[in-house]
Amino acid sequence: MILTERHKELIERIGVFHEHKGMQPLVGRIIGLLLIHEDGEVSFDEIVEQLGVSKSAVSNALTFLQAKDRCVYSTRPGDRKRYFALKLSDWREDFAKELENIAEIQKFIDEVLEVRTEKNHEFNCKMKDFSDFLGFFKKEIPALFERFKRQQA
Amino acid sequence: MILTERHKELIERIGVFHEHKGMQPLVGRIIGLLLIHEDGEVSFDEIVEQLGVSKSAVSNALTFLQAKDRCVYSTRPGDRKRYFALKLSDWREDFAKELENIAEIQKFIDEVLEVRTEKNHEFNCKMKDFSDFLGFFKKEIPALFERFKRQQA
DNA sequence: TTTTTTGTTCTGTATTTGCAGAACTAACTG
DNA sequence: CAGTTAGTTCTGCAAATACAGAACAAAAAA
Repeated sequence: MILTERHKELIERIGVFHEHKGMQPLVGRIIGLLLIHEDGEVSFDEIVEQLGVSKSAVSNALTFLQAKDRCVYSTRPGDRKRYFALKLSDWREDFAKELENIAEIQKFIDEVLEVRTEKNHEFNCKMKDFSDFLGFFKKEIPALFERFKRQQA
Repeated sequence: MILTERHKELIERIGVFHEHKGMQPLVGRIIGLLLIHEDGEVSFDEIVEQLGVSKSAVSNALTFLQAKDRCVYSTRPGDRKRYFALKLSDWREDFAKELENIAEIQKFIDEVLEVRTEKNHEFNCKMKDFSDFLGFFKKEIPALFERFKRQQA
């Protein structure tokens, strides 16, 4: 597949987006390439060529993506190459995990509330309020997916 | 205020949590200290002393937190010190922003769908499905806060 | 006016990151 | 067997990060 300038520019922007989420630059670009590539599956050395980076960097990035369960590879009979693809089918679980993750702060808020004195009552109330919301939010996550399913049908 | 070992350890853990979100180490510790400190407001030099770091590092970290609108300072008559506090009252807006931010990926998904061929139809369908969910999710955010409000009363 | 207080900005540096390139491994090929 | 293919691991380095310490600024205090 030949990438146009538009493709390349979009890959870069997807890369930067993922960098902001804490990933290393190349990991974000690989996600971009795997999203954009018409086959959905891209061989190791096509990643090397399309992105113009070293084999070692690609190897490490793919190891990371597989460890994070965002990526898998398949092989083909009579072909030793590995074809890498995003686990796009898992987007529901992935997104749910992200939501749960941002609600993780609740644990800390609750621990903080345990050690705080009543010296600043208003501050404590706001924290309690926030914690209550986070608890509510976590419970709402499954219902959210169900509502989407129903609304879709 | 004298910090116990438990306080200090909790501050460190809150710091690491925020590091994972992409903040620099000291910024996360300062958030921890401001959460834990019984006054809710902490002076510049108390931050320096409690965390055992340099004035320059604290100055930069507080500038960052204020730029991100996570922190404000107030002053007291006859006292030149600045007392820094988290903008805890804004937790609703902050959390809503975080939710919208993780749904930002939809823009990229849609751009990708525009440039993709129909060569891998299944892949495209999964992406479309994910995009639809993200659109649904964004619309649901305000309702989520409303349901919390009602459920609380 | 000089000194002190309260922070900011500048300069340097140890550490970490992110990658390249080379050496290496494992499996297949001729 | 030697050579090729496909990818991994090791070594090193350039750049970025995160902070310390010193110099600096502004305002109040002496």
